[in-house]
Amino acid sequence: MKPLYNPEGVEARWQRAWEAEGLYDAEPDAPGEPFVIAHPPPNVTGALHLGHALQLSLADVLVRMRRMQGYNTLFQPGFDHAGISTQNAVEKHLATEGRTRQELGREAFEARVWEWLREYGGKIMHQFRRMGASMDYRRERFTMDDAYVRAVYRFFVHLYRKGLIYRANRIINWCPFHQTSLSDLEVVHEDVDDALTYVRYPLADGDGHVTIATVRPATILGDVAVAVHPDDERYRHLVGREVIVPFVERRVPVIADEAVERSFGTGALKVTPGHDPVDFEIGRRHGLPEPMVIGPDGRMSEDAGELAGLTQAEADERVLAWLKERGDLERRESYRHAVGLCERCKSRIEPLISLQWWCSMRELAGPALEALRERRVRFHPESQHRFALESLESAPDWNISRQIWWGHQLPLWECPDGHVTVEETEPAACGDCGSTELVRSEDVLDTWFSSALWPFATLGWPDDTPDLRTFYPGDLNTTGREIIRLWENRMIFSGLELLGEVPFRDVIIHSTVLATEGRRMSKSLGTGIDPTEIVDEYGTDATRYGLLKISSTQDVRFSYGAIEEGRKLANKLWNVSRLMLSAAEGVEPALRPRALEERWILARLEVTRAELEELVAGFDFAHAVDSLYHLVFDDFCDWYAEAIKPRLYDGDREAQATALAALERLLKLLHPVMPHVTEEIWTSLPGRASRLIVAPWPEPDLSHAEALGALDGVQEAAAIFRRSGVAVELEGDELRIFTAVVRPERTSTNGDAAAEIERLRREIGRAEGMLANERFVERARPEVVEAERGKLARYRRELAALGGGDDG
RNA sequence: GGGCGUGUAGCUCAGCGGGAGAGCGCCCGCUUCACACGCGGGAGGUCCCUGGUUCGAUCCCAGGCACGCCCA
Repeated sequence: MKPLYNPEGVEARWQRAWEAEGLYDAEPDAPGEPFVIAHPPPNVTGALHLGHALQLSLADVLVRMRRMQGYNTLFQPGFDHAGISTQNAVEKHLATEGRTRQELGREAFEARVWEWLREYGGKIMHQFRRMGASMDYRRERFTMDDAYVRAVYRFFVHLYRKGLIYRANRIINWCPFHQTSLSDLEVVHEDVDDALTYVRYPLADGDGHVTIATVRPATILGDVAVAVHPDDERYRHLVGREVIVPFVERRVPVIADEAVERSFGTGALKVTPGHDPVDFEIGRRHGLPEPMVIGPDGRMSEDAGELAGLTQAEADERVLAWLKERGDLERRESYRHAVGLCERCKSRIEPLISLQWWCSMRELAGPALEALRERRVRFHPESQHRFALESLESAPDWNISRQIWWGHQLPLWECPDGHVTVEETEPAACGDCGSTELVRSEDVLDTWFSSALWPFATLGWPDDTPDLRTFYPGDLNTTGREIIRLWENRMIFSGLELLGEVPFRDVIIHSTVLATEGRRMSKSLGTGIDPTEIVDEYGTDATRYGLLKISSTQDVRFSYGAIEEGRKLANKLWNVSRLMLSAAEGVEPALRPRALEERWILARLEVTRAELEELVAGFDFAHAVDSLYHLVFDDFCDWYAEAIKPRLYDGDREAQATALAALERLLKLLHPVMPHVTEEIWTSLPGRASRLIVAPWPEPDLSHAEALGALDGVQEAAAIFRRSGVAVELEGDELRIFTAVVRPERTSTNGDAAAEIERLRREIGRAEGMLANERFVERARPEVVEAERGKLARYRRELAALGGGDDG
C-alpha cells in the first residue's frame, strides 16, 4: 500500500469486478424485501452532467445501503429515445453529407437513426458506471425496444378507447425548422432587443381611436378584436363599440377580458387568437374567429392576402410603411423581452393553431392527486410536494403528437371516409366501414408519453412477469425540479391508471448545481463543468462525497473544495488502514475491546451508524457525509488510532484484532458513499473472500453505549494542555491515552496559561450573570438553567486545574 | 408576471430560541516510525437592514433591501 491513495485504476477495477461478479444484479426470486429505483432515464444522445452525477450519487448511496441491509435491490438503467433531440442530431449529421431526411424518406431515415445510435448513442451509460452507480446493467432498457414499444401502444389504445385521447385545433409551440409542435420544456426563453410599436386603431364610428402596442406588427393582419381590462376606467366607454384593424381594414369589436394586463403598453390589447396563447384563450372565451396569417413555415400564409409568402420581417416593414403613411403609427420604442426558441435549433417558436392529438388530463389526474394528498407519494423537500400537487391540479390537456419521424408512430389509421381505427398492430380494415384503404397517422408520440411508463414497462408490462410482480411498485425516484410536471406526475398517473398503484413512494427533488459563481451552468456561457473531468482529477469516491456534501438547499454552488474534502477523506481512510494493516499483519479481525478507547470508538461507531441511517432515511445526505468525515478524522484517526498506536506496535494481538474489527465497521459505514476505496481496503484485510458491497450492514450494538463520554475528560485535558501548556492531573487509562495522543514531551505549547485563565474567567462571568438574573431562573426551562449551572461548574473546575483559583 | 429559495468568518456553507461553528484560505509551530491530500495552535464575524414577540432573537413574526433558480 502506497502512502498516497490513487483512485485511478482502483476504481475502474472495482467497477468491472462488481459488475462481472453479478453483484449489481437483481433477481425477482432473490431473498429480501425489494428496494427499487427506476430513475427517469437519460436522453440516449446525452452526456453526463452534474445534475446526473448528483442524482446518481444520492440514489446509489440508498441502493448500496439497502443492499448491505439485505434488501433485494434493483437500480434500473436505460435511456429514452429523445425524439426531437435525436432527430436533430441525425439531421445535422446528414447535413454534413449534404442530404436531408426528406430525400431519404421516412423508412430510410429511421434506419439511419438506428445506425447513428449504434455509433454515438448510449455513451452516458459508461459514465454512469464511472460514477459507481450500482445498476443492473444487464437490464438496460430503451424506450424504442420492441417490448417497450408494445407497452406504449397498449397505453395509447387503452386511453383512446376510454375516450381520453382526442384531436383538436389548439394553439401550440411550433418550430418552423423542425416543422413540429413542441412541449413547453423544449422551448427555451431568451431576452432579445426588439421594438414596441404603438399603433392607432380608428373607431368604426369615426369618433377617435384606441392605441395598442405590439412587437409583431405583421400579426395585425390576424387581429379579431381589441381587448381591455373590465376594470380599466380609461377604456370602459369603448367596450362594445368597434374599431377598424389597420391594413386589412376589418371591423372588430372592443371586448373586456380579465387576462389583459393593464400596465403593459397602453392597456389595450390587440387580440390575435391564431398566434398568441393569451389571445387564443381570450378568443375562445369570446367566441371569436381564429384566422392564421403565419404558416407552418414561419412565413406569411395565404390568408395574409397581398403579403402572402413574405417573411415576417418583410411583412412588418410593409405594415409599418402603411401605418406611417396613414399617420396611425404613433411611435416606436426599444423593448427588451423574452422570446421562445427551439431548444435544439434555436429557431424562434411560432405560437400557432394546429390540429393535434391531445390527452385529457382531468380523469387521469384525479387518482394521482388523491395519492399525493394522502401522501402515498411524497416529494422531498416538502415545498416540492406542494408544487407537484399544484401542477397536477392545474395540468392542462397534454399535446401528445409530434410531427417528426423519430419516435412511436401513432397506432392510428384513417380510411378515406375519415373513420379512425386505433389498434396495437396494423388493422386489415377500417373498424367502422371495412375499407382496406387505410392510411396511418404520420405523427409520433411525445417522448414523455413513453417515458411515463418507465417504472413498469422496463419490468415487462403489459405482461404479468415475475419482475413486475416483485419490483413494482418501486420505492424511490430522484430528479431535478424542472422534471416534476413533465415526468414525475405523468409516471404517477400512468402507474395508477394501468396498474392501480403508484410507481414509487418517495421522490427526491435534488439541488440544482450552479456554477461556482452562482449562475446556471450552461454550455453557451461556458460555465458548464464536466463531471467526468472531476472524476479524472479527484476520483469517483471524492466526487460522490463532494456532490453529496454540497446538496443541502435547492440551489447549490459547485465547489471544488467539497470534492477535495472527499479526496482527503479517501486518503485518510487509506492511511489509517495502512497503519492498522501493517501493524497487525497476520491477525484476524476480532472484537475484543478491553481498553477505554476501544469501547469508546465502538460507541462512536454505533452512534454514527444510527445517525447515518436516520439522515439517509430523511434524505439529508449533506449531514450524513459530514458525520462520516468527523467520525474518520476526529474520532477514528485523531483519538482512537493515536491512542492504540503504542499497543499496536508493541504487538498486542488483542488490540490489533480489535483495531481491524473496528476498521471493518468503519468501512461498512463509508461504503455507500465511497464504495471504491472501502472495497479496496476491505480486500486487504486477512482472509477476505467476500465483497464489502454485499457485506451485512452493522446491526445496532448498544453494548458499549456507556463508553460514549469516556474520553471527555482526556479531550478536555488535551485542549487545555495544547492551549496553555498546563497539564491537568490524570491517572490510569486517561493518563495513558493522554500521553499517547498528546505526547506532551514533544508538544511545544506556545500558548500561555494567563490567556486561558482570562478566557475561563470571562465564561464564568457570563454564566454567573445569567444565573443572577431572576427572570431567567424563573422563566427559562429548568433544564436550560441546569445546563448553565453545569457549565459554570466545569469552568470553575478547569480554572482550578490551571491554578487560576476561584476567587476571580 | 407566478412559484420556490438564499443572505452567518476572506471563500463555500452548517447552525435556526439560551456560550457564534466546519472545511478551505491565511498566520505560527512540527523532517512525531499511517497520512504535508498530514498533526497541533492562532487570527478573523454590527449572523443583510428596520421594527415586533420573548426573561432572552443569528434563529420566531411583520416590513424592507439584495441576490439566485424554476415556470410563464
